[in-house]
Amino acid sequence: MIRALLVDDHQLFGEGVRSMFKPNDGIEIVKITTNGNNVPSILSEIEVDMILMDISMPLIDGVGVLELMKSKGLDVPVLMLTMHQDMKYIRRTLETGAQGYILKDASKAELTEAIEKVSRRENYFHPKINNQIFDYLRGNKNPSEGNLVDQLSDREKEIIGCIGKGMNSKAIAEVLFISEHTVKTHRRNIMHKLGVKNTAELISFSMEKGII
Amino acid sequence: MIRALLVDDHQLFGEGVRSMFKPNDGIEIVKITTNGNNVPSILSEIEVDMILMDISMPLIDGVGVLELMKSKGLDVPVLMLTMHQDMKYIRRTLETGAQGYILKDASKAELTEAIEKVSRRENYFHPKINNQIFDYLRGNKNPSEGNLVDQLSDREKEIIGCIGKGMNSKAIAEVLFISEHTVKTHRRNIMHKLGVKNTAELISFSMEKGII
DNA sequence: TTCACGATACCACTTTAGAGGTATCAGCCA
DNA sequence: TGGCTGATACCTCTAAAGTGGTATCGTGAA
Repeated sequence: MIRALLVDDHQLFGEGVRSMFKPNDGIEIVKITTNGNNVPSILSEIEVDMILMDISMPLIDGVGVLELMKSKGLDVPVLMLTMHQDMKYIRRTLETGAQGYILKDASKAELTEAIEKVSRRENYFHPKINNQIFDYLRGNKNPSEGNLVDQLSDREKEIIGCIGKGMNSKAIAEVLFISEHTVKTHRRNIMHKLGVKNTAELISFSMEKGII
Repeated sequence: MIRALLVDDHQLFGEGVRSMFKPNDGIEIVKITTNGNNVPSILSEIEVDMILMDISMPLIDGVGVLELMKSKGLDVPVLMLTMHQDMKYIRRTLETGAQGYILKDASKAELTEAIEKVSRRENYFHPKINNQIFDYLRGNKNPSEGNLVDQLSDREKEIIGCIGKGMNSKAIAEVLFISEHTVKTHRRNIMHKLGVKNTAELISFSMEKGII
C-alpha cells in the first residue's frame, strides 16, 4: 500500500481523489491539506511514501512547498499535479526537483501509474507533456532562462499586481508610499527581467505565469 | 437518488467527484463528459436531474454549453463549478441562467447541499461569493453592463490580441494593413466599451474574460 | 430606404511610459 | 569585511499612449 499526502487547495478535488482510491488499488491518500505550509509538520507526524501536490495554490504554491521541503531537508518524492499544460510551469517544477508531472485531466489509470512510479522514485511525465519535456532537455541548457519568475522580488510582483489593476506609476507610488521615480525604476527592472517590451506584454506574460 | 451529469475537462476531478458520492449520499454521477458539446446528445439518451458544469473548458466553456442547451430548448438545472471567485464569471453565469454557483475549493458537504438545492430548482450560491451576489443584485440592474465582451467586434478582439502580444499601435497597423490612426481609434473604442483606463487594465480584463 | 454601426482615416494636444543614466542604503552571504 | 542585491530616488529625453474632435464608406437591420 502506497501512502500518499495530497496538497491541494481545492477541497472537492482532494476529497474526490481520496475516495477514488479503493483498498485494492494499492494507494491510500492518508492525509489532505489545503495549505502547503503545513507539509513539513505533517511529514514529521505521519509517514508517507510520496506527495501529490497541486502547483497553483493561494498561500504558497507547489514550487514554494518543494523549496520549503528542500530547505528543511525533507526528502519525499513529489508528483506535481496541475491544470497548466504549460512549459513555463514544468520548467519551474523540474528545476526544483519534482519527481513527476501529471495534468488534472489525466485518467485514474494514469494517476495510479504516476503515483506508483513516483513512490519508487522513478520519474513520471504525463504523455501530453512528454514532447515538451524533450524539447526542454534538448534546447535551453541555460538555467537562467528557465525561471524568469523566480528572479522577481516580492516588491516587483506587488508592482506587477498594481499595474494589472490599471494603476499608473503615480497611483502605485501613492498606495505603496514610495516615489513615482521608484515605481518607474521597478517597472523598468521588471520588464528587463522578464524580457518584455511594454506594459501590455508584461501583463499578458504575468497572467500566463500566474504572477497575477 | 439525484442523478447528475458532470461536465468537466479534468478527468481526475471528474472521476474523483464521482467516486466521492456513496449510494447513501443520495447523489449519483451517472455520466461524465469532458466535452460540453456532447451535452445535448447525452441529455437525449439518459435522464438526469441536474448538471454539474465546469466553467472554464477548452472546447466550449460552461456558459457556451448553457447557451447551447437553451438554443435546443433543454431545461435541466445547472450548477456551475469553478475555481474563479470572480464576479465577472459569476455575472456571465447568472445571465445565461445557471441555477447555482460553487467553487472548487468547497467541501463535500457544501457540494452535496448545492446539488440537492439545484436539483430542486432552488438557487445555490457558495457562501464565499454570496456577498458578491448581493452587491451585484443591488447595484447594476442594467443588463447592458453585463456582457461587455459581446459588444466587441471581431476586429476589436483582433486588436486586443495584438496588444496582448506586446505590439504597439504602429506594429498592429502594419500586420493588419491599416493606418496607425485606425488602430488608435480602435484602441480608444475598445477601452471605452470595456470601461478600462489603460492598456494594462485592458489586458488583464481581457485575459480574465477569456478574450485573449 | 433611411439609420445605425463597424471599420476606416486624420488632426491636435496632453499625459504617461520607456530608456539612458547615476546613486544611496540596508541586508545577506561567503 | 567586501561584494552582491533589492529597494529606494533623481534627471533627461524620446516614444507611445491616451483624449478631444471630425469624417467617409459599406453593410445589414428596421
